[in-house]
Amino acid sequence: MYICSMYSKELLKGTLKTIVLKLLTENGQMYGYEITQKVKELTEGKIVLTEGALYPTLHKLEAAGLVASHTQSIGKRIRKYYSVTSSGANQASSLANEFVEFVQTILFLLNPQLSKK
Amino acid sequence: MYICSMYSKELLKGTLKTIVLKLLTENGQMYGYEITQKVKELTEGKIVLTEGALYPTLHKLEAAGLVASHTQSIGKRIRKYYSVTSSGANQASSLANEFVEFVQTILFLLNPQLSKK
DNA sequence: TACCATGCCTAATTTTCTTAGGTATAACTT
DNA sequence: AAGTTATACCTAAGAAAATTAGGCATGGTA
Repeated sequence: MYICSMYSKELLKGTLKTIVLKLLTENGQMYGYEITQKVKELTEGKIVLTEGALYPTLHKLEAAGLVASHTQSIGKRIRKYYSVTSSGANQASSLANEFVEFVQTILFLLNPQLSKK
Repeated sequence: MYICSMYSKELLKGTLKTIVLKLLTENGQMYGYEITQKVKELTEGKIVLTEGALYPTLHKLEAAGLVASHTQSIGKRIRKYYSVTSSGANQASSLANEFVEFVQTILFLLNPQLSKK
Protein backbone atom coordinates (compact mmCIF):
# COMPACT_ATOMS: atom_id res chain seq x y z
CA MET A 1 0.00 0.00 0.00
CA TYR A 2 0.89 3.61 -0.11
CA ILE A 3 1.41 3.90 3.56
CA CYS A 4 4.36 3.29 5.81
CA SER A 5 2.79 3.11 9.18
CA MET A 6 3.14 1.60 12.58
CA TYR A 7 0.48 -0.88 11.60
CA SER A 8 1.57 -4.18 10.15
CA LYS A 9 2.15 -4.08 6.44
CA GLU A 10 0.36 -7.33 6.04
CA LEU A 11 -2.77 -5.69 7.33
CA LEU A 12 -2.53 -2.66 5.15
CA LYS A 13 -2.25 -4.67 1.99
CA GLY A 14 -5.80 -5.84 2.17
CA THR A 15 -8.39 -7.24 4.43
CA LEU A 16 -8.98 -10.58 2.79
CA LYS A 17 -6.69 -12.55 5.07
CA THR A 18 -8.19 -10.81 8.06
CA ILE A 19 -11.73 -11.63 6.98
CA VAL A 20 -10.95 -15.25 6.19
CA LEU A 21 -9.09 -15.89 9.43
CA LYS A 22 -11.79 -14.25 11.49
CA LEU A 23 -14.58 -16.17 9.76
CA LEU A 24 -12.78 -19.45 10.27
CA THR A 25 -12.21 -18.59 13.91
CA GLU A 26 -15.88 -17.80 14.45
CA ASN A 27 -17.33 -20.72 12.51
CA GLY A 28 -14.86 -23.53 13.05
CA GLN A 29 -14.13 -25.30 9.79
CA MET A 30 -15.35 -23.92 6.48
CA TYR A 31 -14.68 -24.67 2.82
CA GLY A 32 -13.94 -22.11 0.15
CA TYR A 33 -17.29 -21.96 -1.52
CA GLU A 34 -18.95 -21.76 1.87
CA ILE A 35 -16.84 -18.74 2.75
CA THR A 36 -17.92 -16.86 -0.36
CA GLN A 37 -21.58 -17.60 0.40
CA LYS A 38 -21.25 -16.66 4.06
CA VAL A 39 -19.70 -13.31 3.22
CA LYS A 40 -22.34 -12.62 0.61
CA GLU A 41 -25.06 -13.50 3.08
CA LEU A 42 -23.65 -11.54 6.03
CA THR A 43 -23.09 -8.41 3.94
CA GLU A 44 -26.37 -8.74 2.07
CA GLY A 45 -24.53 -8.95 -1.23
CA LYS A 46 -22.53 -5.80 -0.63
CA ILE A 47 -19.30 -7.76 -0.63
CA VAL A 48 -18.74 -10.76 -2.86
CA LEU A 49 -15.39 -12.54 -2.71
CA THR A 50 -14.00 -13.65 -6.03
CA GLU A 51 -12.67 -17.17 -6.19
CA GLY A 52 -9.63 -15.92 -8.06
CA ALA A 53 -8.66 -14.07 -4.91
CA LEU A 54 -9.97 -16.42 -2.27
CA TYR A 55 -8.35 -19.70 -3.26
CA PRO A 56 -4.83 -18.35 -3.67
CA THR A 57 -5.25 -16.63 -0.30
CA LEU A 58 -6.33 -19.84 1.39
CA HIS A 59 -3.29 -21.57 -0.09
CA LYS A 60 -1.00 -18.83 1.20
CA LEU A 61 -2.53 -19.00 4.66
CA GLU A 62 -1.98 -22.73 4.68
CA ALA A 63 1.60 -22.40 3.48
CA ALA A 64 2.14 -19.92 6.32
CA GLY A 65 0.78 -22.40 8.83
CA LEU A 66 -2.13 -20.18 9.82
CA VAL A 67 -4.78 -22.61 8.63
CA ALA A 68 -4.92 -26.36 8.09
CA SER A 69 -7.08 -28.25 5.63
CA HIS A 70 -8.61 -31.65 5.10
CA THR A 71 -10.79 -32.89 2.28
CA GLN A 72 -14.15 -34.55 2.57
CA SER A 73 -16.08 -36.38 -0.10
CA ILE A 74 -19.68 -35.42 -0.71
CA GLY A 75 -20.80 -38.07 -3.15
CA LYS A 76 -18.29 -37.72 -5.95
CA ARG A 77 -17.52 -34.13 -5.15
CA ILE A 78 -14.81 -32.98 -2.85
CA ARG A 79 -14.88 -30.28 -0.25
CA LYS A 80 -11.71 -28.88 1.21
CA TYR A 81 -12.31 -27.74 4.74
CA TYR A 82 -10.07 -25.16 6.36
CA SER A 83 -9.68 -24.36 10.03
CA VAL A 84 -7.37 -22.00 11.88
CA THR A 85 -4.33 -23.27 13.68
CA SER A 86 -3.38 -21.85 17.06
CA SER A 87 -1.07 -19.31 15.46
CA GLY A 88 -3.81 -18.57 12.95
CA ALA A 89 -6.19 -17.73 15.77
CA ASN A 90 -3.65 -15.34 17.24
CA GLN A 91 -3.17 -13.73 13.87
CA ALA A 92 -6.92 -13.43 13.40
CA SER A 93 -7.45 -11.35 16.50
CA SER A 94 -4.36 -9.20 16.12
CA LEU A 95 -5.11 -8.47 12.46
CA ALA A 96 -8.67 -7.57 13.35
CA ASN A 97 -7.51 -5.28 16.15
CA GLU A 98 -4.97 -3.58 13.95
CA PHE A 99 -7.55 -3.13 11.25
CA VAL A 100 -9.89 -1.37 13.66
CA GLU A 101 -7.12 0.94 14.83
CA PHE A 102 -6.08 1.68 11.28
CA VAL A 103 -9.62 2.52 10.30
CA GLN A 104 -10.03 4.82 13.27
CA THR A 105 -6.90 6.68 12.22
CA ILE A 106 -8.12 7.05 8.64
CA LEU A 107 -11.57 8.13 9.77
CA PHE A 108 -9.97 10.78 11.93
CA LEU A 109 -8.09 12.03 8.90
CA LEU A 110 -11.27 12.13 6.86
CA ASN A 111 -13.26 13.84 9.58
CA PRO A 112 -10.98 16.29 11.34
CA GLN A 113 -13.96 18.36 12.40
CA LEU A 114 -14.87 15.64 14.87
CA SER A 115 -11.91 16.65 16.96
CA LYS A 116 -12.57 20.35 16.68
CA LYS A 117 -15.89 20.17 18.46
CA MET B 1 -8.81 -5.73 -4.80
CA TYR B 2 -10.16 -9.06 -3.87
CA ILE B 3 -13.67 -7.85 -3.60
CA CYS B 4 -16.43 -7.42 -6.10
CA SER B 5 -18.81 -5.22 -4.27
CA MET B 6 -21.39 -2.56 -4.73
CA TYR B 7 -18.80 -0.06 -3.61
CA SER B 8 -16.74 1.70 -6.24
CA LYS B 9 -13.65 -0.18 -7.27
CA GLU B 10 -11.63 2.99 -7.16
CA LEU B 11 -12.37 3.24 -3.48
CA LEU B 12 -11.52 -0.33 -2.72
CA LYS B 13 -8.11 -0.06 -4.26
CA GLY B 14 -6.84 2.23 -1.63
CA THR B 15 -7.60 5.26 0.41
CA LEU B 16 -4.80 7.51 -0.75
CA LYS B 17 -6.89 9.43 -3.27
CA THR B 18 -9.62 9.78 -0.69
CA ILE B 19 -7.23 11.13 1.91
CA VAL B 20 -5.55 13.55 -0.46
CA LEU B 21 -8.79 14.93 -1.86
CA LYS B 22 -10.27 15.34 1.59
CA LEU B 23 -7.18 17.08 2.97
CA LEU B 24 -7.09 19.47 0.04
CA THR B 25 -10.77 20.18 0.49
CA GLU B 26 -10.31 20.96 4.17
CA ASN B 27 -7.12 22.97 3.90
CA GLY B 28 -7.42 24.77 0.58
CA GLN B 29 -4.19 24.57 -1.35
CA MET B 30 -1.35 22.34 -0.21
CA TYR B 31 1.90 21.10 -1.73
CA GLY B 32 3.12 17.53 -1.73
CA TYR B 33 5.63 17.71 1.05
CA GLU B 34 3.14 19.63 3.17
CA ILE B 35 0.61 16.82 2.73
CA THR B 36 3.06 14.21 3.99
CA GLN B 37 3.84 16.34 7.04
CA LYS B 38 0.19 17.10 7.74
CA VAL B 39 -0.75 13.43 7.67
CA LYS B 40 2.17 12.54 9.91
CA GLU B 41 1.18 15.26 12.34
CA LEU B 42 -2.54 14.50 12.40
CA THR B 43 -1.97 10.79 12.92
CA GLU B 44 0.88 11.28 15.38
CA GLY B 45 3.24 9.39 13.14
CA LYS B 46 0.98 6.40 12.81
CA ILE B 47 0.60 6.98 9.10
CA VAL B 48 3.42 8.28 6.93
CA LEU B 49 2.80 8.74 3.23
CA THR B 50 5.63 7.68 0.97
CA GLU B 51 6.56 10.13 -1.75
CA GLY B 52 6.75 7.30 -4.24
CA ALA B 53 3.03 6.85 -3.80
CA LEU B 54 1.97 10.43 -3.19
CA TYR B 55 3.44 12.19 -6.21
CA PRO B 56 2.17 9.76 -8.82
CA THR B 57 -1.24 9.97 -7.17
CA LEU B 58 -1.25 13.76 -7.30
CA HIS B 59 -0.36 13.56 -10.98
CA LYS B 60 -3.18 11.13 -11.64
CA LEU B 61 -5.66 13.30 -9.79
CA GLU B 62 -4.59 16.26 -11.86
CA ALA B 63 -4.81 14.28 -15.10
CA ALA B 64 -8.33 13.32 -14.07
CA GLY B 65 -9.24 16.94 -13.50
CA LEU B 66 -9.93 16.47 -9.81
CA VAL B 67 -7.18 18.81 -8.68
CA ALA B 68 -5.37 21.74 -10.24
CA SER B 69 -1.83 22.92 -9.54
CA HIS B 70 0.33 25.99 -9.73
CA THR B 71 3.95 26.44 -8.81
CA GLN B 72 5.37 29.02 -6.48
CA SER B 73 9.01 29.96 -6.01
CA ILE B 74 10.40 30.02 -2.50
CA GLY B 75 13.84 31.50 -3.03
CA LYS B 76 15.32 29.14 -5.58
CA ARG B 77 13.12 26.27 -4.55
CA ILE B 78 9.80 25.49 -6.11
CA ARG B 79 6.61 24.45 -4.46
CA LYS B 80 3.79 22.93 -6.42
CA TYR B 81 0.49 23.75 -4.83
CA TYR B 82 -2.56 21.62 -5.45
CA SER B 83 -6.20 22.47 -4.86
CA VAL B 84 -9.40 20.57 -5.58
CA THR B 85 -11.54 21.47 -8.53
CA SER B 86 -15.31 21.48 -8.20
CA SER B 87 -15.54 17.90 -9.45
CA GLY B 88 -12.69 17.04 -7.09
CA ALA B 89 -14.70 18.35 -4.17
CA ASN B 90 -17.63 16.19 -5.16
CA GLN B 91 -15.35 13.19 -5.47
CA ALA B 92 -13.84 13.91 -2.07
CA SER B 93 -17.11 13.69 -0.22
CA SER B 94 -18.50 10.75 -2.14
CA LEU B 95 -15.29 8.75 -1.75
CA ALA B 96 -15.24 9.51 1.96
CA ASN B 97 -18.85 8.42 2.34
CA GLU B 98 -18.28 5.21 0.44
CA PHE B 99 -15.22 4.49 2.51
CA VAL B 100 -17.20 4.82 5.72
CA GLU B 101 -19.89 2.46 4.42
CA PHE B 102 -17.31 -0.02 3.26
CA VAL B 103 -15.58 0.02 6.62
CA GLN B 104 -18.86 -0.49 8.45
CA THR B 105 -19.52 -3.55 6.34
CA ILE B 106 -16.09 -4.99 7.01
CA LEU B 107 -16.32 -4.24 10.72
CA PHE B 108 -19.62 -6.08 10.81
CA LEU B 109 -17.94 -9.07 9.22
CA LEU B 110 -15.14 -8.95 11.75
CA ASN B 111 -17.46 -8.52 14.73
CA PRO B 112 -20.55 -10.63 14.10
CA GLN B 113 -21.18 -10.85 17.82
CA LEU B 114 -22.22 -7.21 17.80
CA SER B 115 -25.37 -8.20 15.96
CA LYS B 116 -26.06 -11.19 18.15
CA LYS B 117 -26.51 -9.13 21.30
C1' DT C 1 32.01 20.64 6.03
C1' DA C 2 28.85 17.44 6.79
C1' DC C 3 24.38 16.38 7.71
C1' DC C 4 19.56 16.86 7.86
C1' DA C 5 15.28 19.03 6.37
C1' DT C 6 12.83 20.72 2.53
C1' DG C 7 10.95 19.79 -2.04
C1' DC C 8 10.34 17.80 -6.41
C1' DC C 9 10.58 13.52 -9.21
C1' DT C 10 10.95 8.53 -11.56
C1' DA C 11 11.56 3.48 -12.23
C1' DA C 12 11.95 -1.39 -11.11
C1' DT C 13 9.88 -4.58 -8.36
C1' DT C 14 6.42 -6.72 -5.47
C1' DT C 15 1.90 -7.66 -3.97
C1' DT C 16 -2.92 -7.93 -4.53
C1' DC C 17 -6.80 -8.30 -6.98
C1' DT C 18 -9.56 -8.74 -11.38
C1' DT C 19 -10.68 -11.03 -15.30
C1' DA C 20 -11.23 -14.95 -17.57
C1' DG C 21 -10.96 -18.93 -18.09
C1' DG C 22 -10.87 -24.65 -17.09
C1' DT C 23 -12.85 -28.95 -14.92
C1' DA C 24 -16.40 -31.66 -12.89
C1' DT C 25 -20.66 -33.17 -10.19
C1' DA C 26 -25.41 -32.33 -8.77
C1' DA C 27 -29.84 -30.39 -9.08
C1' DC C 28 -33.48 -28.19 -11.18
C1' DT C 29 -36.28 -26.76 -15.37
C1' DT C 30 -38.36 -27.08 -19.56
C1' DA D 1 -33.53 -35.63 -22.54
C1' DA D 2 -31.36 -31.36 -22.72
C1' DG D 3 -30.10 -27.16 -20.98
C1' DT D 4 -29.23 -24.22 -17.27
C1' DT D 5 -27.94 -23.11 -12.74
C1' DA D 6 -25.63 -24.17 -8.40
C1' DT D 7 -21.95 -26.40 -6.18
C1' DA D 8 -16.90 -26.89 -5.80
C1' DC D 9 -12.27 -26.89 -6.83
C1' DC D 10 -8.43 -24.62 -9.42
C1' DT D 11 -4.87 -21.55 -12.37
C1' DA D 12 -2.87 -17.83 -15.21
C1' DA D 13 -2.43 -13.38 -17.59
C1' DG D 14 -2.97 -8.78 -16.80
C1' DA D 15 -3.87 -4.42 -14.33
C1' DA D 16 -3.37 -1.43 -10.47
C1' DA D 17 -1.33 0.28 -6.31
C1' DA D 18 2.22 0.76 -3.25
C1' DT D 19 7.11 -0.23 -1.79
C1' DT D 20 11.70 0.31 -2.35
C1' DA D 21 15.27 2.75 -3.80
C1' DG D 22 17.04 5.75 -5.74
C1' DG D 23 18.16 10.94 -8.25
C1' DC D 24 18.42 16.02 -8.02
C1' DA D 25 18.66 20.43 -5.78
C1' DT D 26 18.27 24.22 -2.07
C1' DG D 27 18.68 25.77 2.63
C1' DG D 28 19.77 25.60 7.39
C1' DT D 29 22.45 23.96 11.23
C1' DA D 30 26.07 21.61 14.05
